[in-house]
Amino acid sequence: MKITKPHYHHGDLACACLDAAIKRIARDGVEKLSLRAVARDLGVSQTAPYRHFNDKTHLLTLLAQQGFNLLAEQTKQATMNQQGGLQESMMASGMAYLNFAKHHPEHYRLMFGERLKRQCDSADLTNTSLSAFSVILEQVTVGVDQGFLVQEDPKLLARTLWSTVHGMAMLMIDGFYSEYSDEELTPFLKTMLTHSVTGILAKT
Amino acid sequence: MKITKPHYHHGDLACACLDAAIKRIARDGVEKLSLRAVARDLGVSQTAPYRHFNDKTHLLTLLAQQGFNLLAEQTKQATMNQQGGLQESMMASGMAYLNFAKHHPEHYRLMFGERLKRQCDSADLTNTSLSAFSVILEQVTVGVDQGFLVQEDPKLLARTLWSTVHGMAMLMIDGFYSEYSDEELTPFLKTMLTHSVTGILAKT
DNA sequence: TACAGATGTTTACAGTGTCAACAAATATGT
DNA sequence: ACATATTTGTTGACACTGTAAACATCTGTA
Repeated sequence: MKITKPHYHHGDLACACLDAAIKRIARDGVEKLSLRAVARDLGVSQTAPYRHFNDKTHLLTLLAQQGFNLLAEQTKQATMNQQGGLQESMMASGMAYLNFAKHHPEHYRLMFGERLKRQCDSADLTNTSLSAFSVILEQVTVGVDQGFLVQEDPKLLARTLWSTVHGMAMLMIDGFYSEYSDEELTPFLKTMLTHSVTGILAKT
Repeated sequence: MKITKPHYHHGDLACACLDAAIKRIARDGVEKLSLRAVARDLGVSQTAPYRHFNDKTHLLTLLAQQGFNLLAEQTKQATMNQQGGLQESMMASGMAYLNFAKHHPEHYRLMFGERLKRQCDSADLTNTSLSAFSVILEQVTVGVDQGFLVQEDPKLLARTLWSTVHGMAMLMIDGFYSEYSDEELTPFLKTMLTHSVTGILAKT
């Protein structure tokens, strides 16, 4: 966001490309994104972005990483702001996760999109995504240690939860919950999430 | 699959296109599919497919519908072949669902892919996908009626399960469970699924 | 047999990702 | 300070894509 010189050099083209790209994606979806359009948005030649990104997949990978970092941040934040017990904290981070997906549907889809699974050096991306996953994992680990949750491999339990939340996020984005109004949606998601958490509570 | 005349007319180009396309998708993913490549595979001019499909999205929509029908069939079949109680039958259909995703990962991804959500007259597609969902819904409805499951809106419970299974399918496809060998994977999925079902059992 | 509709082909256009060769701006070492 | 190396941007090109328009051929029916 620093516009200093209207000259030959742009100043921070890499960042500007990422910003412009994510805006286009939010509007039109990932599929329709073209690097040339991004370049046009920035008033720069069509091959200029290639000085900063190896190819289109590279740019998308960076956007996905940004997304995972933001997601991790927001879910972690939600647990910190939470005074209640572990169950409340798990619910809070789950809802924060779903909230992210709700507000950035196309970004979320990009993060799990097919292109990146096939093409990018996915090691980096996988690591970043695991950092988002680790928020859940930490909570579950505590829960198992405290005997609050079922005595089982925390990783498995965390993955179970993650699957549910991810599935809910995807189906929501895909419009399968569209019969719910905005106010109805949150309680609906909360109820579903509660049932999932219930499944891994320690049996008394 | 009927090859009769090596002449001007192909015989059943529409079907042949669908077959060729799904093969390519299984190999290279949806993103890389081009109609022109399909036409080349079939030794036909690049615009010939347009006599049978309005556009690329149309072809993909039909493939997605095929996928949903196949999925519905296989999950239903799994419940029919199942002698045990409701819980066993729910597990069986869930595992059949995951099995479909495992064996047809790219097809599954296509079914929930972004392109179709944005572009096609998705009414038809949504209906087809709901027929796959209805397999779960029926089981859950019975379970609620029998008092075997939590007394709550069956649709909500079914959606909770569907979210979990869908999330598991997606994460599996995306390689997040790749540390498990083929033999380990099934028990792992079964355990996760069990936890999810547990969450909606009637509290005794 | 003539004709109508279905099915394929040729040609063409605009858009894309990306490469190679070149040019301008900036940074760096003396 | 200036010459040079590096970074950054531009121009032009290529191969590929989806798809529209005009034309050709086949096939079933009156």
